[in-house]
Amino acid sequence: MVTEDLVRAFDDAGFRLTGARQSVIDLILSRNGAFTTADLVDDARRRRLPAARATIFRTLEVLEQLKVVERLDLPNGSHSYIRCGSGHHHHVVCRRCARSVDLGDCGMSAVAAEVAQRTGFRIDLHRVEMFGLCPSCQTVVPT
Amino acid sequence: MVTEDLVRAFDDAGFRLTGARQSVIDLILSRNGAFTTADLVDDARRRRLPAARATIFRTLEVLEQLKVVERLDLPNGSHSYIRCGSGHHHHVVCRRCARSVDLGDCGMSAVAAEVAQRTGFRIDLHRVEMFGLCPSCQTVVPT
DNA sequence: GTTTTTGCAAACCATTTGCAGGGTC
DNA sequence: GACCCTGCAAATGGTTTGCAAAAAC
Repeated sequence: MVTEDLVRAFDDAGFRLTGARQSVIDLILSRNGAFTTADLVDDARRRRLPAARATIFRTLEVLEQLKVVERLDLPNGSHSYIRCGSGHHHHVVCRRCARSVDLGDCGMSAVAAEVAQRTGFRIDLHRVEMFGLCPSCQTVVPT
Repeated sequence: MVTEDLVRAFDDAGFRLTGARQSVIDLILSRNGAFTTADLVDDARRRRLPAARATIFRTLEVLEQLKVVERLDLPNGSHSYIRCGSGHHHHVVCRRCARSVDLGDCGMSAVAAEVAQRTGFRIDLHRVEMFGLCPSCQTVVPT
C-alpha cells in the first residue's frame, strides 16, 4: 500500500502524524499524475477533509524535503507537484491529463558529464522535464 | 554588433522601436549572464534609463516571443532571463556569477526520442537546465 | 492623425507568515 | 505538560493590468 510509504516517511523523519497531514496524503494519492496546490485545496473543500490552504502548502513542503513529492515548473510558468520515489530521476508529463511517468536517469548523467567536460563547468544539478501527450490522450486529441 | 540583432528582430516583427525598449535592450546587453527582472529594474534606476518596471516586463515578454531571450526557472523557484539565439538549445548556468553557456542540443533530442519510444508518450517539448560553477568561480569558491 | 507604447498605481495570485488555539506524544 | 501543528487572516513579492498621457510611424 502506497499510503504507508508516505506515512512512514513522515514519522520516520520525526514529524507528527496529524489528521490534516493524513488528509493531504490522501488527497495526493487520490490524484494520479501531476497536481497543483489549487487542485488539492479544491479537493479538500469538496471532500470536506480538514486541510487548510496553509497546511497544504506546509505539508507539501515537508513531503518535498522527504523526497516523496517533487515540484515541477511547467512551460507556462506555473507550478505542479508530483508524487515520486527518491533517487535521481526525471519525468515526462502529459500536458492534457497530467499523468506522468518516471524516467529514471534516462542517460542524463552521461550528458551532464559530457557537458562538464566540454564547458569546464562543474555541474551540481540538472533538471529535465519532458511534456507531451500520453498514449491514451494521443488517441483523444490527435494533434 | 549584437545590439543590432535584438533591435532588428524587434522591428522586423512590427514592434515600434521606442526609447524605453532600446534602454531595456541596452540593459540586457550590459549583463553577460542570466539576470532577473529586479536586476534590470535596479540597473535602469541606477543608470537613469527610461524604463519603468511594467515596461521591462512587457519588453521581456516581447523578446521572449522573438526567441532572443529565454526565461529560466531556477532550482530555488525564482526566475531568471537569459539572452540567447534561436534554435533548440539548452543552457548551463553558473550559480555564483550567473554566467551561462549555450549547450546546443547536447544529445537531448536523442534522449527524448528514446523516451518517446519507451513510454509511448508523444513528446512535444523538453526542458533541460544545468547548474553549477563556471571555471573561474570554481577557483574562487572551491566547494 | 492614428495606433502603439509608456508609466503609474492598483489589482492579482500564488505562496508565506504571525499568532493564538488545539492536538499529539 | 511541552512542543508541534493548524487555521485563519494578513502580509508578501513577483507579475499583470487599466487607463490616460506621450511617443512613434
